[in-house]
Amino acid sequence: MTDAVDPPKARRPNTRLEEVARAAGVSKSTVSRVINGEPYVSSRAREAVHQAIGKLGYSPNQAARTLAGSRANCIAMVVSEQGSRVLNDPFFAGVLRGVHAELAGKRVQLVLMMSKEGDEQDLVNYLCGGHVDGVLVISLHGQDPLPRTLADAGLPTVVCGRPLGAGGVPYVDSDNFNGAMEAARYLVARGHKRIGTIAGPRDMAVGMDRLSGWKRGLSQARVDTGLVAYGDFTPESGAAAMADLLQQAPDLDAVFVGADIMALGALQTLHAHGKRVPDDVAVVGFDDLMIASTAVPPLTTIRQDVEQLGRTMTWRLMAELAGEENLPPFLLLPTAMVTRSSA
Amino acid sequence: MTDAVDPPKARRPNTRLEEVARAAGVSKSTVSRVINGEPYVSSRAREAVHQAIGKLGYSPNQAARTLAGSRANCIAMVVSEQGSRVLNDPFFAGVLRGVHAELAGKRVQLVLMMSKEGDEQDLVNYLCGGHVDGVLVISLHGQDPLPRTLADAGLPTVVCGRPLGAGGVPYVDSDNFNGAMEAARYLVARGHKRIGTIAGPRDMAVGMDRLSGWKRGLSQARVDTGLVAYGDFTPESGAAAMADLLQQAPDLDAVFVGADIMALGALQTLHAHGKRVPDDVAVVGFDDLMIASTAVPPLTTIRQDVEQLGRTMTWRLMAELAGEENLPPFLLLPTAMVTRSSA
DNA sequence: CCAAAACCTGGGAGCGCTCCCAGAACGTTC
DNA sequence: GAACGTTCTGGGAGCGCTCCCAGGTTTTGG
Repeated sequence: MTDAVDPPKARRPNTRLEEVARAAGVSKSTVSRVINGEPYVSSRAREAVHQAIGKLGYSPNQAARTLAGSRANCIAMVVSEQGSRVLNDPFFAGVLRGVHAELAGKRVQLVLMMSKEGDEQDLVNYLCGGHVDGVLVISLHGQDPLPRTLADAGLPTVVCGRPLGAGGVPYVDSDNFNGAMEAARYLVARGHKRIGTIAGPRDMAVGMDRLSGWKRGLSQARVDTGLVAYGDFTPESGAAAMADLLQQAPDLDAVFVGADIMALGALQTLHAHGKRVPDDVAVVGFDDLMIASTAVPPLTTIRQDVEQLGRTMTWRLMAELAGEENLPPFLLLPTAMVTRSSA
Repeated sequence: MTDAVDPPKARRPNTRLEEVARAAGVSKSTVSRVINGEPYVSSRAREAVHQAIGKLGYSPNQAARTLAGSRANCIAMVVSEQGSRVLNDPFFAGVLRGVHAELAGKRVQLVLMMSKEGDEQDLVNYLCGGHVDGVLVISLHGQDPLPRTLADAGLPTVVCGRPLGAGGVPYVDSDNFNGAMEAARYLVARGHKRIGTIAGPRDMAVGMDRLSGWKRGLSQARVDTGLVAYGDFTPESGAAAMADLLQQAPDLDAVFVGADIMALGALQTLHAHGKRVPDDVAVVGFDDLMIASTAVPPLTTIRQDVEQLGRTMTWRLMAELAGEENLPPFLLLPTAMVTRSSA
């Protein structure tokens, strides 16, 4: 479809608020009120302004708005560089999509920043310098001081995933504990007796929460929780951890892997050892990435809604910016079990 | 320093240019010159200014710079919404990482926008409204008029992937043609006789270029190029296309899949039909996503460097913004064959 | 019927920076 | 020493908007 977006307007002569005012036969102030949806504007004036805006293709100059007003109309999404490597990419893209979906219609821009080694001070200066109204932090290695610093500086901040070192900073996370517990219970209910787990790094809350949930699920059923190996959210580490587990307990008959991406590696190791999945060893993952359904065999896993994670973070931040009070200090999103063939 | 009670959520006591000037004992103008690296500043003054900046933790107000100056110090990355669904996420994240890497150290912000259905005019108004100095477009469905519109409006624009409907707009792409040709030649060299392909959608250059390259590779070796099925860059479509191919030619002994993500689906179908890979049917993918190495069996594929794609786009845009002339109208990045077990 | 309250409107002072211009301080050359 | 660069410096006029204030017009209430 060749949907014609309007004729290109010359770039230099930018229509200004004043021209809209003249065209609509009102004052600058009134135009400003209309644009900002303020009350106390007659419907006649409002109508005239809207028409003028449409005709002139007016788009307010953000820089001027920011400078004159007290808001930047802009929020930042900060991703730690380690994060961008460690974190599996689909996660990031999903969150981003959610953030954008939630921002739709709001006149708020999203600027993206990645913290770099040694750059932290610049980043903090920038963020606290009034260029943004709030920050969404996607921080992964647990003890990142950034959220704390920003929050202490009075900048509204929401973190993605429970921060280990920033108590008191609002965060949004999937309910990793209960999700993992459900996985454990499922395996127990299916009659598995010797159940191991491949957990994420000890310095990430997501890894620890899933480990805790798994332990709780097993111990409630009086199943041994000693069979633990660790990975770092890469397929390779998953493969190595699986080998480790197999050595610890050759009679292992099920494994809960704290991330699909590691489960892929685990599947390879299992295959290499001649173990059939799920007949010899059942496998349950976590995340429900696209690849979970195309794994061989398709992976039973705990789904987390990453897009919803992004949406919720944004909602929480925008609510705070709107001055809402008594907002929840954290939000946990439910997970859901997705049963395929691997367990 | 008056240590009065700092009222919460009071206006940010932002250090301004003027304060730096006072602290350094020079004028605003001189501080501005130092910040912008202009000549005609004595080293004594420059030194004093740098010290003052460091001591006060000064960070220039971008809004004011934009408003006063002619540049926005900001570039936009526009992703079409369809794109965010169609395009596999790792691709997007990789490009983004490259963009950021290339921007490091430059005082340029990156704002992210997604075009939404019906939103096009707003988007164009915003982008052409002087809020950004240039645009990186990640557009997927071929005939997107956006790049053309932006370029016609005089806004420096670089597109990711050869645009079908925007001749003349600078773009950066992987060398899909030669990559696919290499895959075809490889299969021929390995003695395969009956070679099919699963191509991407006909309205995307990436799909067509890979198809063309494959055809060229086969026809040079006088192998039949009639065995073609189409998918849409999802695993499901890959699985369906593979089934189609198998029906067309039960004696097929190799297939080039125009995207790893579709290859995953193809692998499933092959498995379901009892075909061994690579013994019965060899499979070569394209992209070399992380999942290629964890597929069963690990996928032989053509690697494209998505991060480099992002870097190159950004470099091209920044060069244009810097006023460089006679820049190449397009840039093709080389691909590389990665041999694993599937072929 | 008049005062108070609720609505609507326009004027104008900045927000913090860049950039132009005028001029000072220093050579250099005839 | 006059006449010119060349290097450096400060002053000040905006950039396009928001927000405060003062003043008009209507509605409400006693």
